[in-house]
Amino acid sequence: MYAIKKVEKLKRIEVKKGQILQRADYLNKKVYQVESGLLRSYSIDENGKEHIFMFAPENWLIGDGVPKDEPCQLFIDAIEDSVVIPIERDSPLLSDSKKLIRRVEVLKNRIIKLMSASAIERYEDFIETYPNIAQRVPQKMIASYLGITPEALSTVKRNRLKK
Amino acid sequence: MYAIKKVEKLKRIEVKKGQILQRADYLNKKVYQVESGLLRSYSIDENGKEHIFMFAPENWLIGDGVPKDEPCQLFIDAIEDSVVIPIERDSPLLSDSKKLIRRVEVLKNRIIKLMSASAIERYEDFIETYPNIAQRVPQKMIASYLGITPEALSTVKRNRLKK
DNA sequence: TTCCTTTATTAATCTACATTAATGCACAAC
DNA sequence: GTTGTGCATTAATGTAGATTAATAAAGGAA
Repeated sequence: MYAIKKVEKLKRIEVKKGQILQRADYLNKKVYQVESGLLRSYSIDENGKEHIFMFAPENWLIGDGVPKDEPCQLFIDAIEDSVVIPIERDSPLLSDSKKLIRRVEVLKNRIIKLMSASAIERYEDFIETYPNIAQRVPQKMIASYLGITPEALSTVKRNRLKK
Repeated sequence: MYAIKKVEKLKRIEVKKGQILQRADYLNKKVYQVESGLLRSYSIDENGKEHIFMFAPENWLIGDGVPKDEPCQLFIDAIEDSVVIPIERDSPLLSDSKKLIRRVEVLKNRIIKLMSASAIERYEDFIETYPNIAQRVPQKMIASYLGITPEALSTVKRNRLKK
């Protein structure tokens, strides 16, 4: 079986905390299956501000969605020491349409919430949906994922306690 | 071939402007290939406000991303008189992973822009990326897609001209 | 340990966008 | 024709969250 042959060839690489796996504006024909640890992908806007697109803990897949001959839009780096398996973008391992449909679903929810929910609501939704991740990343990264500043997140949490 | 047999069975349905094809909270095992016309999908938040998730002109596919046994999250209706082809969610016609990857890419860009760009920038990006759609929908729907109010879009456009 | 850099919090001020409300316009129903 | 009914625009006011800045705590490197 083709898929099995591929699997046999896969090899792990270690990524130290802070190490960058992918840079925006560069080509990268790979995506990464996370074996252990935690990574993030993010964009940097024209003001130099980071916006976290997603977190990837164990068993998640992280990479850029661009056609494989175009430069990446996202940076990827490790939030914790991690082990990942690089996979070629055109690998049949990635043609699992069920997983892709689920990913579309997740992104859809994120868009709807960005448009219709306040920062507080998005924060509560995040820690409820990803409690495991919320405990492992610094506040400023949660803020970056939510689309607000760390200062705003601080006051959001404070106001939440007052109730 | 299975896929061909399926194609033979497909039938068109006409959808009048304003007609609703799908309601949130109801089951719907279908998605819709647009033959002609223009449709939109949108959510309605707890304050009754609509948030347009996507527009679908000719040759686009529109539907909900949820697993097919779960109730939908989105409403779908026709902005213009349209003709669509209903397709079962589990049809092999939808297992085209290239198309799915492209959709992930589009959603990724939308999220990044929602997080990092101002209303003006998102507006300019929208009319540049979808000039054809921008001409066919009322301002308030563009505003709803951008995540702002029609009033804010009005002032955005006015300020744009001043420059 | 000390020093240094990063992170979290708080407060004061600022601004983009929301809300509310009023006006004019287009278009469909009668 | 007249009377809606919905849409676009403008202006006045309100507010969520950004910005700036100061402080304190936490973690890393030497």
